[in-house]
Amino acid sequence: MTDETATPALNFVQTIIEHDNQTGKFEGRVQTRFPPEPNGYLHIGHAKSICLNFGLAERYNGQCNLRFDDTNPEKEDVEYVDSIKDDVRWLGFDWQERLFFASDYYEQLHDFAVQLIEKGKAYVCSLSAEEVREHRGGWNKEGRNSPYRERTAEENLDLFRRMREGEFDEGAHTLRAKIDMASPNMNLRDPTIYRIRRVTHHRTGDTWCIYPMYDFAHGLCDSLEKVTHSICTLEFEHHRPLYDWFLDQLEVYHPQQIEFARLNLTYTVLSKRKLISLVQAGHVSGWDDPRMPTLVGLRRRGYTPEAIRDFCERIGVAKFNSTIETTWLEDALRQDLNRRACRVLAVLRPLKVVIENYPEDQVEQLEAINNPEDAAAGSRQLPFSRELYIERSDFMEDPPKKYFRLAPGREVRLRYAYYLKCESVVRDEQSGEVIELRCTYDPATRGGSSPDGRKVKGTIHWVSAAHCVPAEVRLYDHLFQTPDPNKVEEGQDFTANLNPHSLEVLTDCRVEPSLSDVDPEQRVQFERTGYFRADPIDSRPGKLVFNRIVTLRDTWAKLSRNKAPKAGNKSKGGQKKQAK
RNA sequence: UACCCGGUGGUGUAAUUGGCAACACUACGGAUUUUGGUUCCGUUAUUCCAGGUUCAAGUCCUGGCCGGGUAACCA
Repeated sequence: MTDETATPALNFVQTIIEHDNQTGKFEGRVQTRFPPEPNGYLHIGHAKSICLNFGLAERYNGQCNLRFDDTNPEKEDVEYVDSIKDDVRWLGFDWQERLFFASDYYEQLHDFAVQLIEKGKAYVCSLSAEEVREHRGGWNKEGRNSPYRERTAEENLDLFRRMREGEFDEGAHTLRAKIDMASPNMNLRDPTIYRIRRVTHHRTGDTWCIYPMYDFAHGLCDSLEKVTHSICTLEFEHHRPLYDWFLDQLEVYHPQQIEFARLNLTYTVLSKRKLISLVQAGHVSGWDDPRMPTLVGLRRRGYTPEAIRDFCERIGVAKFNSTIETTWLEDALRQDLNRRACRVLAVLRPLKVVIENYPEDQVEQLEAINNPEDAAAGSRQLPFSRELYIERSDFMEDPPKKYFRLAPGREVRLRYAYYLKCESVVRDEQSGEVIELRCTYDPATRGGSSPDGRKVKGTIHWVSAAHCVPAEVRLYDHLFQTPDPNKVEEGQDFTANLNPHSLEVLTDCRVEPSLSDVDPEQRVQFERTGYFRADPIDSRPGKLVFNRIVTLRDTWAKLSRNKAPKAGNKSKGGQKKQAK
């Protein structure tokens, strides 16, 4: 069990926990919780929080609860509860029997509210929402006390009882904490703790018409669950005094709230509101569109839970508001799949090759290694014949320097097969476009090396025309074309930065026969191209559809892109380098 | 405008809590390679600024600058 030899380098939350464990603050216990509101789909930012909370529990032999913060029935729904549970499970975390809902505690929360009233720390306010806002004041304007602030405990108790019993209309009254209308912290200016909402709750139905507010409910739920470290994002920092206030006034078990910076990623958006608008405006096909940063989207795209967890581990946890480059996510995926994915040959943009000196009816089976990173993955047979398809981009009539692939008169190696030489090209009579290559092979090079030891720099992939299987391939790119989609010109919104090429569908691809019944759960590497998986929804035997999860690193593409502006002066404006 | 929180290479996170600024990713250069993949090697910082305390400051103090957050009967 010596996986980590060097100093583990604790993040600041771990530092706090270890300190607490040393001082015995929570008797060495670690109890966390992941508290989503069931009003939307989880995204990669939530994954950071999930990994943090469950990860901490795991690391310190504690427990992490899954608790739905369902205190606002207007926005919440079981649909979201189910998808969130599914996502957390998919990521690989287990809350065992500890699935909770804030609504499980409604009765207890109500009793806490009653106690607060009895202690003279809460009152029923009959101001309208607008009046409350007006009374609250502003940043440099003190608030004014509500005229209802001094109601007696008896009166408040009676009113609150009648609120619960449904005697009043929505908005007629609220229960407010009695704190300090002059506080520089707006959250302490007599915050609302209960409001009347005549809405059916997805779990409690119509048994309640008053619902607790987040600030009141959250800390008390944490307390009831004996949470030790209540981890939330930075924007709740100003809520901590209020979190502490309720716990102190009620003299109950007191967890510690700790805030961390939420995740930001380049080339995407992670706000629930923006994600919803992308779905509603039809910019994506749905929450599970493979370009979406949602967990369902990443999952459909083909990201593995292992890669996402590794990513969350690598980005660390801090209080500094940072933006992580998406390449980190891609890199985590590449690292995972390089190790695990079987290699296959697939041609995305086919160009026909006829090997003139190869016997007309001959078919050979050639051995191909499944995964050079994993000997246990074994090998398979690839059918080879006179007519093949190769990648269009692997042939150029007039190749630039350092192009190692096929060109008239040049020789390349066909992976696992033979050396192939291009003798001539066949053109479409109308367009002049190259539609076929006439080639010859060297029978002495079977397996890919020559007895005379001559060097062939390039190796290209191929499929046998008679044996390959047609497929559709969906190439995904960043949803946005700018690193920070929120940066827009006056009068525009973030959708102005959408990448028009974020999805390219190729309908005429050819893949090797072993893929004809591929399991969508299996990720494969199309050699020299990228990592792919069959789309779990649209793909089926006979009509294969593959999603590109991520490309392979492509130094040639990078090379030709960087050299282009210098060498050829007819490049179109060049890729603008990212501004600093 | 008030309050709160932050500021370490292109990016993110460290720094034994006052002791020679480290690790990872990217970028660039090179080696290996039957994937232009993988792997390996190399290159990039007066720690936001200015003062102060100290033998010694990224760490402590003072002032400034910059960034983020906050005024829902949302979470």
